[in-house]
Amino acid sequence: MHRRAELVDQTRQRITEAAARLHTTIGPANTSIAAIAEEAGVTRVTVYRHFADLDALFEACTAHWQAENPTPDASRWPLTGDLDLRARQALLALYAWYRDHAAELFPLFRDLTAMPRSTQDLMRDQRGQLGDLLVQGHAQDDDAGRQMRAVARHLVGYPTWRSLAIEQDLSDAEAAEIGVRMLTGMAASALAPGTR
Amino acid sequence: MHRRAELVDQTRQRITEAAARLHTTIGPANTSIAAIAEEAGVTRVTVYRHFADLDALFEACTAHWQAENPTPDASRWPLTGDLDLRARQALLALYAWYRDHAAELFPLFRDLTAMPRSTQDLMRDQRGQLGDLLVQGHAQDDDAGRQMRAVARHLVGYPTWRSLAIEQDLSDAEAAEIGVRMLTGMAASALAPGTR
DNA sequence: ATTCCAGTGAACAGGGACGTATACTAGAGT
DNA sequence: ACTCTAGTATACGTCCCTGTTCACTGGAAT
Repeated sequence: MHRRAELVDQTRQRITEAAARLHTTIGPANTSIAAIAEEAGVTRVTVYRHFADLDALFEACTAHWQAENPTPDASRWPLTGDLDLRARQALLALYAWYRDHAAELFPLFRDLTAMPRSTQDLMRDQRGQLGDLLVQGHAQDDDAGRQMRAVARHLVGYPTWRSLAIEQDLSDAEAAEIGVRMLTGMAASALAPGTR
Repeated sequence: MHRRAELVDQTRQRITEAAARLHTTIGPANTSIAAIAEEAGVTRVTVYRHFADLDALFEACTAHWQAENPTPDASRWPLTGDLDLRARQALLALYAWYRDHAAELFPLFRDLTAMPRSTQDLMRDQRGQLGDLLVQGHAQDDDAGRQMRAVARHLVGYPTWRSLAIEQDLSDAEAAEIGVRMLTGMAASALAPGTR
């Protein structure tokens, strides 16, 4: 019962890879099951055999792609020390990754609302955690801290990078530096009192 | 030849209004010609009669909606005086407008890539001009000025407002104040030399 | 050698959208 | 009264997608 299961897994793998390839090129919204089957060199029926619903396919697909394209390791960020050092290092690494994967990420984010809620939530939560980690220890549990976390979560998002680096044609270093500036500026002094 | 042309115009109007209604609810990507016809109380054939291609429909539709929902008048911004006063006033007005039209703007921006290039370019240019106006007189023709304009264009975009105000749950005042802070911070001192 | 089953190939019925064509109607224009 | 035409109603042919069924095949498992 070895080789048999192996072959089945290979087929499943081919399908998830085909789906990932289409999702990152033409985008999830335009990816039909027929197209996935063709891309995988498989019949539509086979796709249905392996994945009960589209959600299952998305799940496998997301897991596969994330495993193949790991984001910069946040655990290596300098958690101690000045905020600006940490933010600079973190944003530079993150923005470099965004640039490396810009072509693939674009269709994914464009068609975000075409994905299952679970996938959307997953991505949102991952960003949130990244942002929180970015200012951990520097953002208190008051209004100023809440605002700082909000800015951090804004900065670590792909859309923010895209807006600054692609649409406004800034370099990654410039975009990162602007982010650092924002965060350190907020740490230096709270927003005008009453601003809420 | 009066009443006749008037009636024809009314029909055309009903169609563009129906299209605008659908574009701002279910979004352009999901708006079929059949749906527009039904919404307008008209036959599909009639829609084809009035609009040769989808581009023509989008054009009429965009013009109509923009006329009905004018953005805050940029000509009333204080062009003289401190940057922070101008930025605060401008961003507050803009962000209030975004909040008022959040529900309608969401589908439009989500399906941006489903629109004709011309419409996309129009919206991009409008934002660009708004951003440039925001820092006019404060951004020189050097690297620092270029970066400042980039930040300004970033700040005046709907996606930026949405990220800060909706996704990160900041108030409009907070989001605007953060923008002001960013701009004045950049005016105070250039980014680290060599950051480009 | 025989059994098992993942995958094939083909077909089904259903649905939505597209663009086009036809004959007809009702009301404006003269 | 007669003409003109915007809009209706209806249908056609085409395309793509969906989910499901069925008989069949070839290679793995025993």
